[in-house]
Amino acid sequence: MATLGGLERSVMSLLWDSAESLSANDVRDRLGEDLAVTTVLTVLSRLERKEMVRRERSTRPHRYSATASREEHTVEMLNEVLGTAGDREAVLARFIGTIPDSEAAALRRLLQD
Amino acid sequence: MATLGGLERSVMSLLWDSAESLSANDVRDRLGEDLAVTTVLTVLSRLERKEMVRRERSTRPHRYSATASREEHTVEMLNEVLGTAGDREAVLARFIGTIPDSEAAALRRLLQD
DNA sequence: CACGATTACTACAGCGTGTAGAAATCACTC
DNA sequence: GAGTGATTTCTACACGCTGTAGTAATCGTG
Repeated sequence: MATLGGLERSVMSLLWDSAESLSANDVRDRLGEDLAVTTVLTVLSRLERKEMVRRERSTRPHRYSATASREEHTVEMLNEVLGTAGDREAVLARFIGTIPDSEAAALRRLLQD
Repeated sequence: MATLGGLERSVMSLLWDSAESLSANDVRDRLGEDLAVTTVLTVLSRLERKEMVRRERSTRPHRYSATASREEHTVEMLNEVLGTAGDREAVLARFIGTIPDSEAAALRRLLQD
Protein backbone atom coordinates (compact mmCIF):
# COMPACT_ATOMS: atom_id res chain seq x y z
CA MET A 1 0.00 0.00 0.00
CA ALA A 2 0.87 3.61 -0.21
CA THR A 3 2.86 5.26 2.50
CA LEU A 4 1.50 8.66 3.51
CA GLY A 5 3.35 11.92 3.87
CA GLY A 6 2.93 14.19 6.83
CA LEU A 7 0.24 16.43 5.41
CA GLU A 8 -1.61 13.51 3.91
CA ARG A 9 -1.62 11.87 7.30
CA SER A 10 -2.96 15.01 8.97
CA VAL A 11 -5.76 15.19 6.47
CA MET A 12 -6.64 11.54 6.95
CA SER A 13 -6.67 12.11 10.66
CA LEU A 14 -9.22 14.88 10.27
CA LEU A 15 -11.41 12.79 8.04
CA TRP A 16 -11.22 9.87 10.42
CA ASP A 17 -12.20 12.02 13.34
CA SER A 18 -15.02 13.74 11.57
CA ALA A 19 -18.47 12.24 11.57
CA GLU A 20 -19.58 13.85 8.33
CA SER A 21 -17.76 14.33 5.09
CA LEU A 22 -15.78 17.54 4.73
CA SER A 23 -15.21 20.02 1.97
CA ALA A 24 -11.72 21.14 1.03
CA ASN A 25 -12.37 24.39 2.85
CA ASP A 26 -13.49 22.54 5.94
CA VAL A 27 -10.27 20.60 5.88
CA ARG A 28 -8.15 23.67 5.37
CA ASP A 29 -9.86 25.42 8.26
CA ARG A 30 -9.37 22.52 10.61
CA LEU A 31 -5.71 22.06 9.82
CA GLY A 32 -3.83 24.36 12.11
CA GLU A 33 -1.40 25.43 9.40
CA ASP A 34 -2.25 28.19 7.00
CA LEU A 35 -2.44 26.47 3.66
CA ALA A 36 -3.90 27.41 0.32
CA VAL A 37 -7.10 25.58 -0.54
CA THR A 38 -5.48 24.38 -3.70
CA THR A 39 -2.87 22.63 -1.61
CA VAL A 40 -5.55 20.84 0.31
CA LEU A 41 -7.32 19.94 -2.90
CA THR A 42 -4.15 18.48 -4.33
CA VAL A 43 -3.64 16.36 -1.25
CA LEU A 44 -7.24 15.22 -1.27
CA SER A 45 -6.95 14.24 -4.92
CA ARG A 46 -3.87 12.23 -4.22
CA LEU A 47 -5.54 10.51 -1.33
CA GLU A 48 -8.46 9.77 -3.62
CA ARG A 49 -6.09 8.23 -6.13
CA LYS A 50 -4.70 6.10 -3.32
CA GLU A 51 -8.25 5.06 -2.55
CA MET A 52 -8.06 6.28 0.99
CA VAL A 53 -10.61 8.99 0.36
CA ARG A 54 -13.97 8.99 -1.37
CA ARG A 55 -15.25 12.12 -3.01
CA GLU A 56 -18.82 13.18 -3.65
CA ARG A 57 -18.75 14.99 -6.95
CA SER A 58 -22.49 15.59 -7.06
CA THR A 59 -22.54 18.35 -4.47
CA ARG A 60 -20.97 21.65 -5.29
CA PRO A 61 -18.35 21.95 -2.81
CA HIS A 62 -17.28 18.34 -3.28
CA ARG A 63 -17.29 16.49 -0.02
CA TYR A 64 -14.61 14.08 1.06
CA SER A 65 -14.63 11.20 3.49
CA ALA A 66 -12.32 8.36 4.40
CA THR A 67 -13.02 5.10 2.57
CA ALA A 68 -12.15 3.07 5.66
CA SER A 69 -12.16 3.89 9.32
CA ARG A 70 -8.87 4.52 11.04
CA GLU A 71 -9.17 1.12 12.69
CA GLU A 72 -9.93 -0.67 9.44
CA HIS A 73 -7.01 1.05 7.85
CA THR A 74 -4.71 0.13 10.71
CA VAL A 75 -5.75 -3.49 10.44
CA GLU A 76 -4.98 -3.39 6.74
CA MET A 77 -1.54 -2.07 7.55
CA LEU A 78 -1.00 -4.78 10.13
CA ASN A 79 -1.88 -7.45 7.63
CA GLU A 80 0.31 -5.87 5.05
CA VAL A 81 3.24 -5.95 7.42
CA LEU A 82 2.46 -9.52 8.37
CA GLY A 83 2.39 -10.36 4.70
CA THR A 84 6.10 -9.65 4.48
CA ALA A 85 6.80 -11.75 7.51
CA GLY A 86 8.03 -15.08 6.31
CA ASP A 87 6.96 -17.04 9.34
CA ARG A 88 3.75 -15.36 10.42
CA GLU A 89 3.22 -17.46 13.49
CA ALA A 90 6.72 -16.81 14.73
CA VAL A 91 6.09 -13.12 14.34
CA LEU A 92 2.78 -13.28 16.15
CA ALA A 93 4.40 -15.22 18.96
CA ARG A 94 7.02 -12.54 19.43
CA PHE A 95 4.51 -9.84 18.95
CA ILE A 96 2.26 -10.82 21.83
CA GLY A 97 5.34 -10.76 24.00
CA THR A 98 5.72 -7.07 23.27
CA ILE A 99 2.25 -5.79 24.03
CA PRO A 100 1.12 -4.62 27.45
CA ASP A 101 -0.51 -7.15 29.76
CA SER A 102 -3.85 -5.43 29.57
CA GLU A 103 -3.94 -5.90 25.85
CA ALA A 104 -2.80 -9.47 26.08
CA ALA A 105 -5.67 -10.05 28.46
CA ALA A 106 -8.07 -8.39 26.07
CA LEU A 107 -6.81 -10.57 23.26
CA ARG A 108 -7.22 -13.69 25.37
CA ARG A 109 -10.79 -12.72 26.05
CA LEU A 110 -11.48 -11.99 22.43
CA LEU A 111 -10.10 -15.31 21.32
CA GLN A 112 -12.25 -17.16 23.84
CA ASP A 113 -15.43 -17.20 21.80
CA MET B 1 10.94 4.06 11.06
CA ALA B 2 12.40 4.06 7.64
CA THR B 3 10.48 2.63 4.76
CA LEU B 4 12.62 0.53 2.44
CA GLY B 5 12.91 0.74 -1.30
CA GLY B 6 12.82 -2.30 -3.51
CA LEU B 7 16.52 -2.91 -3.74
CA GLU B 8 17.00 -2.21 -0.06
CA ARG B 9 14.34 -4.76 0.70
CA SER B 10 15.99 -7.35 -1.53
CA VAL B 11 19.28 -6.82 0.22
CA MET B 12 17.70 -7.12 3.65
CA SER B 13 16.04 -10.30 2.53
CA LEU B 14 19.39 -11.78 1.59
CA LEU B 15 20.92 -10.77 4.88
CA TRP B 16 18.01 -12.19 6.81
CA ASP B 17 18.24 -15.48 5.00
CA SER B 18 21.96 -15.79 5.33
CA ALA B 19 23.47 -17.42 8.37
CA GLU B 20 26.78 -15.58 8.18
CA SER B 21 27.54 -12.01 7.40
CA LEU B 22 28.09 -11.14 3.75
CA SER B 23 30.49 -8.94 1.85
CA ALA B 24 29.24 -6.47 -0.71
CA ASN B 25 30.40 -8.83 -3.43
CA ASP B 26 28.52 -11.71 -1.83
CA VAL B 27 25.41 -9.60 -1.86
CA ARG B 28 25.88 -8.55 -5.45
CA ASP B 29 26.38 -12.13 -6.53
CA ARG B 30 23.29 -13.35 -4.78
CA LEU B 31 21.04 -10.66 -6.14
CA GLY B 32 19.81 -11.90 -9.46
CA GLU B 33 20.18 -8.51 -11.13
CA ASP B 34 23.46 -7.44 -12.59
CA LEU B 35 24.48 -4.49 -10.48
CA ALA B 36 27.73 -2.66 -9.90
CA VAL B 37 29.35 -3.38 -6.56
CA THR B 38 29.31 0.30 -5.82
CA THR B 39 25.55 0.24 -6.10
CA VAL B 40 25.37 -2.52 -3.56
CA LEU B 41 27.78 -0.67 -1.31
CA THR B 42 25.66 2.45 -1.48
CA VAL B 43 22.59 0.51 -0.51
CA LEU B 44 24.40 -1.22 2.31
CA SER B 45 25.63 2.11 3.64
CA ARG B 46 22.15 3.52 3.60
CA LEU B 47 20.83 0.48 5.40
CA GLU B 48 23.60 0.93 7.94
CA ARG B 49 22.53 4.53 8.45
CA LYS B 50 19.01 3.28 9.01
CA GLU B 51 20.44 0.89 11.58
CA MET B 52 19.07 -2.11 9.83
CA VAL B 53 22.51 -3.40 8.99
CA ARG B 54 25.65 -3.77 11.04
CA ARG B 55 29.04 -3.59 9.37
CA GLU B 56 32.30 -5.16 10.44
CA ARG B 57 34.93 -2.69 9.46
CA SER B 58 37.81 -4.71 10.92
CA THR B 59 37.92 -7.31 8.18
CA ARG B 60 39.03 -6.30 4.76
CA PRO B 61 36.12 -6.99 2.71
CA HIS B 62 33.78 -5.46 5.25
CA ARG B 63 31.08 -7.86 6.24
CA TYR B 64 27.45 -6.94 6.66
CA SER B 65 24.68 -8.49 8.67
CA ALA B 66 21.17 -7.55 9.71
CA THR B 67 20.90 -5.90 13.11
CA ALA B 68 17.62 -7.64 13.81
CA SER B 69 16.10 -10.83 12.50
CA ARG B 70 13.33 -10.58 9.96
CA GLU B 71 10.86 -11.55 12.66
CA GLU B 72 12.14 -8.97 15.12
CA HIS B 73 11.95 -6.37 12.44
CA THR B 74 8.43 -7.37 11.51
CA VAL B 75 7.35 -7.10 15.12
CA GLU B 76 8.85 -3.63 15.27
CA MET B 77 6.82 -2.70 12.23
CA LEU B 78 3.67 -4.12 13.76
CA ASN B 79 4.17 -2.05 16.88
CA GLU B 80 4.90 0.99 14.85
CA VAL B 81 1.66 0.57 12.97
CA LEU B 82 -0.21 -0.04 16.18
CA GLY B 83 1.32 3.12 17.56
CA THR B 84 -0.67 5.14 15.04
CA ALA B 85 -3.84 3.35 15.91
CA GLY B 86 -5.79 5.52 18.24
CA ASP B 87 -7.71 2.75 19.92
CA ARG B 88 -5.25 -0.12 20.04
CA GLU B 89 -7.62 -2.62 21.54
CA ALA B 90 -10.25 -1.90 18.94
CA VAL B 91 -7.66 -2.52 16.27
CA LEU B 92 -6.50 -5.74 17.84
CA ALA B 93 -10.08 -6.92 18.11
CA ARG B 94 -10.67 -6.36 14.42
CA PHE B 95 -7.29 -7.75 13.58
CA ILE B 96 -7.84 -11.16 15.11
CA GLY B 97 -10.99 -11.36 13.09
CA THR B 98 -8.93 -11.15 9.92
CA ILE B 99 -6.34 -13.82 10.56
CA PRO B 100 -6.76 -17.48 9.60
CA ASP B 101 -8.20 -19.84 12.18
CA SER B 102 -4.97 -21.72 12.53
CA GLU B 103 -3.21 -18.57 13.59
CA ALA B 104 -5.97 -17.58 15.95
CA ALA B 105 -5.60 -21.00 17.53
CA ALA B 106 -1.87 -20.54 17.81
CA LEU B 107 -2.40 -17.19 19.45
CA ARG B 108 -4.87 -18.65 21.89
CA ARG B 109 -2.33 -21.26 22.83
CA LEU B 110 0.43 -18.73 23.22
CA LEU B 111 -1.66 -16.52 25.46
CA GLN B 112 -2.51 -19.46 27.70
CA ASP B 113 0.68 -19.49 29.73
C1' DC C 1 -24.17 37.11 -18.85
C1' DA C 2 -21.06 38.32 -15.01
C1' DC C 3 -19.04 37.28 -10.99
C1' DG C 4 -17.53 34.64 -7.00
C1' DA C 5 -16.65 30.08 -5.50
C1' DT C 6 -14.79 25.85 -6.57
C1' DT C 7 -12.05 22.64 -9.00
C1' DA C 8 -8.48 21.10 -12.41
C1' DC C 9 -4.10 21.68 -14.37
C1' DT C 10 0.61 22.83 -14.18
C1' DA C 11 4.87 23.73 -11.78
C1' DC C 12 8.55 23.34 -8.89
C1' DA C 13 11.54 22.39 -4.90
C1' DG C 14 13.16 18.91 -1.74
C1' DC C 15 13.92 14.27 -0.36
C1' DG C 16 14.58 9.21 -0.81
C1' DT C 17 16.07 5.57 -3.78
C1' DG C 18 18.42 3.19 -7.68
C1' DT C 19 22.28 3.47 -10.14
C1' DA C 20 27.13 3.90 -10.93
C1' DG C 21 31.72 6.37 -12.17
C1' DA C 22 35.92 8.46 -10.22
C1' DA C 23 38.80 9.01 -6.52
C1' DA C 24 40.86 7.37 -2.38
C1' DT C 25 42.49 3.68 0.42
C1' DC C 26 44.04 -0.80 1.69
C1' DA C 27 46.70 -5.33 1.52
C1' DC C 28 50.13 -7.86 -0.79
C1' DT C 29 53.97 -9.01 -3.68
C1' DC C 30 58.50 -8.32 -5.46
C1' DG D 1 58.95 0.59 -0.20
C1' DA D 2 56.52 1.13 -4.71
C1' DG D 3 53.17 -1.09 -7.81
C1' DT D 4 48.91 -3.25 -8.39
C1' DG D 5 44.45 -5.17 -7.80
C1' DA D 6 40.61 -5.20 -4.64
C1' DT D 7 37.74 -2.55 -1.82
C1' DT D 8 35.60 1.46 -0.09
C1' DT D 9 34.25 6.33 -0.18
C1' DC D 10 32.59 10.35 -2.50
C1' DT D 11 30.08 12.53 -5.82
C1' DA D 12 26.45 12.66 -9.23
C1' DC D 13 22.27 12.24 -11.45
C1' DA D 14 17.61 10.69 -12.79
C1' DC D 15 13.13 9.56 -11.19
C1' DG D 16 9.14 9.37 -8.32
C1' DC D 17 6.59 11.16 -4.28
C1' DT D 18 5.12 14.91 -1.35
C1' DG D 19 4.31 19.76 0.05
C1' DT D 20 3.09 23.80 -1.78
C1' DA D 21 0.62 26.95 -4.59
C1' DG D 22 -0.45 29.89 -8.91
C1' DT D 23 -3.20 30.06 -13.01
C1' DA D 24 -6.67 28.48 -15.82
C1' DA D 25 -11.11 26.34 -16.37
C1' DT D 26 -15.73 25.47 -14.76
C1' DC D 27 -19.90 25.87 -12.20
C1' DG D 28 -24.00 28.11 -10.03
C1' DT D 29 -26.58 32.04 -9.06
C1' DG D 30 -28.20 36.76 -9.33
